[in-house]
Amino acid sequence: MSDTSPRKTAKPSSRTRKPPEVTPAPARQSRAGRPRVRHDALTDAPALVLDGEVGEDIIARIYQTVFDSVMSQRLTPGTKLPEAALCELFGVGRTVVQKALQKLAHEHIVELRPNRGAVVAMPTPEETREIFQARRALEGAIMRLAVQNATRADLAKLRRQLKEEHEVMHSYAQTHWARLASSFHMRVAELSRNATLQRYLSELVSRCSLIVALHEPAGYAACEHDEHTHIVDLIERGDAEGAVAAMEAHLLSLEEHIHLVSEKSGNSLARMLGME
Amino acid sequence: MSDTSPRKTAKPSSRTRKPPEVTPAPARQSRAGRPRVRHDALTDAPALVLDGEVGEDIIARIYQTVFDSVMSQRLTPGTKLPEAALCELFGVGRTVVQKALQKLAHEHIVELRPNRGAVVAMPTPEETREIFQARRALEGAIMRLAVQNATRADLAKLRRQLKEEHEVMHSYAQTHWARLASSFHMRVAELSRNATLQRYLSELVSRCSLIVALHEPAGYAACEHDEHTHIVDLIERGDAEGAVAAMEAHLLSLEEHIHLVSEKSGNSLARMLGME
DNA sequence: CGCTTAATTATTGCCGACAATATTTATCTA
DNA sequence: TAGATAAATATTGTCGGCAATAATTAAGCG
Repeated sequence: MSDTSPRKTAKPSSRTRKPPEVTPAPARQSRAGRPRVRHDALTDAPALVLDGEVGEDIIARIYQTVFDSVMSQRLTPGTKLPEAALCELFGVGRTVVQKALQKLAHEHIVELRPNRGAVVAMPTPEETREIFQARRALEGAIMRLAVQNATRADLAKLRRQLKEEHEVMHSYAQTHWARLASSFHMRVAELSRNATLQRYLSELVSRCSLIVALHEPAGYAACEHDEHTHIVDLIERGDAEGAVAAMEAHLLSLEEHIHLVSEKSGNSLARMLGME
Repeated sequence: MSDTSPRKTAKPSSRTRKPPEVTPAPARQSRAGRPRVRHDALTDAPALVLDGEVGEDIIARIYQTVFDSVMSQRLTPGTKLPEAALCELFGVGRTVVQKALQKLAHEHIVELRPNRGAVVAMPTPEETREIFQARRALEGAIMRLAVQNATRADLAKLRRQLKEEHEVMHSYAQTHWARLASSFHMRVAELSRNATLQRYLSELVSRCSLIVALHEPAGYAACEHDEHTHIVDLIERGDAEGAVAAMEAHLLSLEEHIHLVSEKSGNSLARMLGME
């Protein structure tokens, strides 16, 4: 029954039945009717351990499922996320779903409107500009630390991963590209050895991917392999300022590309105005 | 079974059983028994508007109360925050308290341990180092934007506020110093005109204040007026790199001071090991 | 026929209750 | 008495239910 075909948001013209644009990536449905096991049952049921483990992790699993769906453009900005639907899909109560949504809201992946529920975030043009600016600034600061801390082994590993990902990129669907291209940036951030800065950057990278999804429904993503390689070269050379500048240029071109696409096809603008 | 009003968490005269070291800064107790007003009552009751507004804002108020208490060292790191106590203090159910705690946890002001409740965060030495490093990196990046964007009016206002705060500092209790000293950094961040970066810095500044509270129970805080003035001078001169360097030195000295105090009095170390 | 207004439905906010886990206290044994 | 074990207590995790608000449909009117 349920296929994974991309479900587009209903056109505003269709006044007939507002189809619940829910169906937020069922992925793997967790055991439909929870067996409501007692605590004595989990001692010897390895199969249930997976389900028992969710006790605290089910929240993380809902979070991750929605997050991944947004990143791979199965959930597009503006899509409503009703609590009841998520409860059914994951077989949990609303408390759990609310906690997952609140975590997503904290990271600005979804927007929580009082009394009106959650929707996938739709950054405005001003927010877009601000997010990219913040990312440039933060990634520059991280780069300085990365250049300072990177070892030879780090760079070798980075090059290896870069090459792998580049090859994988050409064999997978475009919907995975964004995630792969983003991984390079997060790997560079790992070199900073600072989990806090990595967390901030992770949020910004996610939001940038969301913005890309908002403006490029086709799923196009430029191949940035050469620019990435160049940045690694500069890191290896110890040229911090050069690497910072290269990274900034790289990010500026990405943002510029977004704006160009946005202007070329007023489609996204129409969606932004006519949504809801 | 239609009576839904009277039986409530009425005036709890049962303060006889006050178990643990709770008392999380009652501050101003929200109206004891919530009047359970209808929406028609808030139209002409300015006093109640505050209470009627709580529908969604009570969460923010709990958040703010706990936050302020931590910043002013009335709540010290490691203090437990039981849900029941907060429910009594604010006259709300656990759902609301949990949401407030989750928000605080997301910003690392409190730590949420599964099945064990919330405590005011206690950064480890490694986390302390990481937080300060992140703050230096971020504040440097913000400084570059601030220098780029600051107008003459901005700087005049900044100097005025700096002077005011310096004067106020000497007339208020030391517990307010941290908040005042932090305000300068946030005002500089405002010049970047980037709300996202301001939000990140706000979190880091809060965590730094928490760390200070952890290491300096006496509430000592150095007077940083001169260094702040010097930084404003550099901004006004358009010397971005100089301002960045000055800010970094300023923050490094702050961290160094923490470490010195921490070593001098093993008191905090003992507290860290023997807590709980 | 389109627009405003009223009734209906759907969804969220909040709370109390119960179950699961952690913590404390009591009891027992060496 | 000290340590370990078991009962008792306290605290958190999750759920379903009710009330309040929003969204949708129906009715009324120009």
